[in-house]
Amino acid sequence: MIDCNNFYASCERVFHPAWGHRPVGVLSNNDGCIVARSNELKDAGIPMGVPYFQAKDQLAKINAVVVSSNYALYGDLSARVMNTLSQFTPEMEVYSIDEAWLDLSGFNPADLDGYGRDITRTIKQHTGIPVSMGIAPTKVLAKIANRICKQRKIPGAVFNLGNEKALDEVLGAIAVDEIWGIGSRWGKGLNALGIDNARQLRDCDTGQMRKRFSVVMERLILELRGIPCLEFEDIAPKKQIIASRSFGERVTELPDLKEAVSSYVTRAAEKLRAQGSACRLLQVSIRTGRHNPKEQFVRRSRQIEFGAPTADTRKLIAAACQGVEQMFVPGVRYAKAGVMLFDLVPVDGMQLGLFEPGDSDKSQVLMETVDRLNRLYGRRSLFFASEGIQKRWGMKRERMTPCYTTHWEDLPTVQ
DNA sequence: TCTGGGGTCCTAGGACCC
DNA sequence: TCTGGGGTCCTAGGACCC
Repeated sequence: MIDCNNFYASCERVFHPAWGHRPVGVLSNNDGCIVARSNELKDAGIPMGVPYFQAKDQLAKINAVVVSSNYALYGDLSARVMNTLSQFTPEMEVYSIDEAWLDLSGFNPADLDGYGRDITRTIKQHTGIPVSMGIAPTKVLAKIANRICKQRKIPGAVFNLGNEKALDEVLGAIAVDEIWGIGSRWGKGLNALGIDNARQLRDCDTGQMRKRFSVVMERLILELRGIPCLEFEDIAPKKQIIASRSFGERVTELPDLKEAVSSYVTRAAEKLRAQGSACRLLQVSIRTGRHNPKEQFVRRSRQIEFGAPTADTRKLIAAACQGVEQMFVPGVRYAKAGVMLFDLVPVDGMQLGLFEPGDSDKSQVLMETVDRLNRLYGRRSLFFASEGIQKRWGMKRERMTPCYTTHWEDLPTVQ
């Protein structure tokens, strides 16, 4: 398992050497929460996920750099990291924007550490992003190895748990809720049973734990014992596609709400077509803010079924807007809307209904053309009128850095 | 005043079938 | 008083991940 250290913060740092060792924090959409922290920011005690307005004073005090998230930049650097990585092994599973699994089973165990150090060094050299690598016989153990690599700041950034002689001690130092697959709920449940660290969990009776929790827990315990239960996975098409956003400011007018939802539908439909699918079911939802106790929490959703699967943005927008009209209540301050596409089927070999026509050839050609032009000339070069132009509800990103690697006009200049 | 977004898998229970 | 057994499919909700 290889992952990028403090990925978003590291991406920003690549293009700002002048920041030196100042702490770096990256904000979520709408500049809401801290979602990525450099080591300096972690050391300063700023917790993950803390609302920005709550941490603002402390951040200023430690002279931290705080930026809005710049997904164009992170997505592009991620692709470069993964591309470099893929040159080292044919068997690779991209697990998230900043993580990948490598299958090194064909390699000579004695060479693994050195090969690992080659990999981490090359990634750093090619992309400027620091990475860490954990090697072990199973995914769960490799995650633990990766964590130890970071905790101990191992030179070369590779830690191989397969070579570890004092395995019991190492696992004994890992708290259960640090294990990949154990969240806070299960962590508390395990603590209540007197199980506090990875070694204790490994030595539990699998049958009992399965009964108490689920088969997921049983597999996790077996993985801790070095018995692989989690496969290497192929890139499968998504089973559901979501596009949702909080608004930059509260929305109270129906036209604005429909505009926002149309934009989200457009984005979801792009993803849908990109994986060669069509959908049979769309769900649209709207809600108010969750954190104001004086304001009533309102949340509504509507599902719209299509007689035949569709990937036509126009049909999807029409359906979603109809749903919004049915749900809209005047006087409510909406904070967020979202669109989900379910019941996805591959477009090739699609079963069409007897009476409902599917997407026409014309429709498919039109959508392909829209997608191609937007790929070529940048997102939203061509868009649907119902998405609106002003976007009063648009995302707040007050501290965004330039898209150094994806927009020509943002290309850095060297003097 | 201001609190992110996008996913997966598993289980239990109900509906329905023979 | 007593009211079968076994299977599938679907959905809602809970747990987890980054």
